[in-house]
Amino acid sequence: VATEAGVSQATVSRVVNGNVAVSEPLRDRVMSVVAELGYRRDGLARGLRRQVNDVLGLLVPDIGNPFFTALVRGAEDAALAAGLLTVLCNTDENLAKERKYFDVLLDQRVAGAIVAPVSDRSDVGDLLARGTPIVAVDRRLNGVEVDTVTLDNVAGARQATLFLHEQGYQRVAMITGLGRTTTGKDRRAGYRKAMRSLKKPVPAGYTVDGFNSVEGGYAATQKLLRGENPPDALFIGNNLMAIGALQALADAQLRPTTDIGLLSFDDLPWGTDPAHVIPTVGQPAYRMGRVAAELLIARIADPAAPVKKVVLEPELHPAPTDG
Amino acid sequence: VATEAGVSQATVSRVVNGNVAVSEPLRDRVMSVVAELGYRRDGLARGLRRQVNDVLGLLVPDIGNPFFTALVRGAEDAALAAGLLTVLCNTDENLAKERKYFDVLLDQRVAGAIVAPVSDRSDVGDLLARGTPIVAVDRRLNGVEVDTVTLDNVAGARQATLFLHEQGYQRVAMITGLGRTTTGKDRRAGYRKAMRSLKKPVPAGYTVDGFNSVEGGYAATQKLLRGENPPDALFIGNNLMAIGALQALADAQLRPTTDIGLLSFDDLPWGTDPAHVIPTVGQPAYRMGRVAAELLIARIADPAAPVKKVVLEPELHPAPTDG
DNA sequence: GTGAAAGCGCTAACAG
DNA sequence: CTGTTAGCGCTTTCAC
Repeated sequence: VATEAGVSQATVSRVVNGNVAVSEPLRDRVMSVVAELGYRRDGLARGLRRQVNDVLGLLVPDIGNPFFTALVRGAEDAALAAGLLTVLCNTDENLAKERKYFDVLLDQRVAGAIVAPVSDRSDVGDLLARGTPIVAVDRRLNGVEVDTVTLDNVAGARQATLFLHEQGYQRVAMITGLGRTTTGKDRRAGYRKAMRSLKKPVPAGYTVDGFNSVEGGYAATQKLLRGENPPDALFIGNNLMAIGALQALADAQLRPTTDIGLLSFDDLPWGTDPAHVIPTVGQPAYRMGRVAAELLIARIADPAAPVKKVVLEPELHPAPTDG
Repeated sequence: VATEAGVSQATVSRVVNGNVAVSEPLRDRVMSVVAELGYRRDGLARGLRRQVNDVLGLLVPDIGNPFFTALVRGAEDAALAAGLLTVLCNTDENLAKERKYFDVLLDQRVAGAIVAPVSDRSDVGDLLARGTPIVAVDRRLNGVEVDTVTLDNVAGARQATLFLHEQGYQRVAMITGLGRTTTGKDRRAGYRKAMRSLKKPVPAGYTVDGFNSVEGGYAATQKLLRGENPPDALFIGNNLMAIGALQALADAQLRPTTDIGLLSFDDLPWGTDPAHVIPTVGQPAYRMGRVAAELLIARIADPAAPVKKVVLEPELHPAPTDG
């Protein structure tokens, strides 16, 4: 330690951390030696001693999905503002990978984790047992009481379905997302709820799984179009599947809105050309990330505080009326 | 430590790490106690003792760019296969943010870092001084000798420009990327080189900066179209700018290829509808990430090995001839 | 093969 | 305000 060049050792710690008062002259001396020797505090030793590391884990199921990248940015910004580093882990909708990253985070004694779980039954028991605070984001965790920030997916899906109906479409089908996530379940529930309130039956085959992917959305759309009772409108469970659906429609020479009603959860990423603008249920992704980080930071500060569940409201974005 | 329930302490370490021989009965006993007590090795203490952590840093300038997400996946997969965790840091093309993450990685004593630097002059001196191995990916670092994996951007840009010329376009302009990166510089150099070999002058205003962003590409395209000598073809320096350009063309009622030649570096992300398929210079992003991680792992194993520079070849993807 | 002991670099508790 | 002391949990000589 740089004590050699100055005075003590604990003093250096105090200077570097700046939380305990140190006299002017001493501080200056230490500072200059620190600068001269290019000393850097060892984060590992620090973490070992303090039993926590100033690092947050952030687990997202698909780093390629713009919704999650926006969420990541929000969480990162909030964490950085609080002096915490965010390590990003891409679980790839893969339970095994998620578990592996949980282990790593545990090993590294992160201060806490924000997780958009691969499944509503993802096992966060180890984290909780160790006292590592976690907050669920976008998707809820069942069976455990943790801070959560989600969107009201049921309401969003309901509004979406009703909107399509108001536009005059009579046979609205849905392409659903992953059934093991609460978002997938909730959006389907919202769709069914809307159909029920409209006194419309949901024909068999009118909810097709698109697996949250572009390819899945493409395949699901084809399946629906080729069914014996093709729908005249599609409510699509997320942005990636919507892109797949748009491609499938283009292949089938069908124009969105004009030939077939379309509405997607999540705003579509850039790249969708203006001719393909469709109405969406927008989510405040960046804000979800921010709020999640803030919740986590608060939880770290006060582990005993009551659990908070923040539910944000979806925003229906009707497509610009052509003209 | 779980010694209480068994025998010693060093032995537990030996069992858990499994690199030193331990007798059968002892090992079994230790294992069962470990399982029973739910013991977890503390990564921090381990790292402190060994002076390195089994963690790789991965710094990318834009997590929202599909090129980098593919690269990230490649690096992650290779690292995971070698038992290393990857922490992903989003530098946002921001030098200050990059520097901050360098600091953090240093503090956390990562085993090494893969970096797509914000600038070819990004200061990695601290990392190097500490002996932390780094490999530059996608973009080179000038002034330091480090392992590097890049694409031959000059060749790619040259091919692209020549291709447009072969297609019959006479006035090829370029939308360039960030000038502080080697990719930005090299691609512009390739364009100029091609123009020279074609004995074509590059009119003033024929290289416009698009700042690697969708918005920048949009603005640059408008500027070019509104100039006094509008080009009949655009070579665009990256995928995001190409998306912006496509939007600008759509707004101007110009059809790609038919009305104006278009060619983009990087394959375009999903979301581009089939009518907008344009030729591209493809990059093996996933492979770049893989190779970078492999290089880093090799470097960690042998810090004294000669520096390696891997240059991958671009692939020209002509658009499917319509029909 | 196994145990005992030392120490990685830091912070926190306690004296002075 | 500052120095001394004691460990955080692990790996690693060094004996046995």
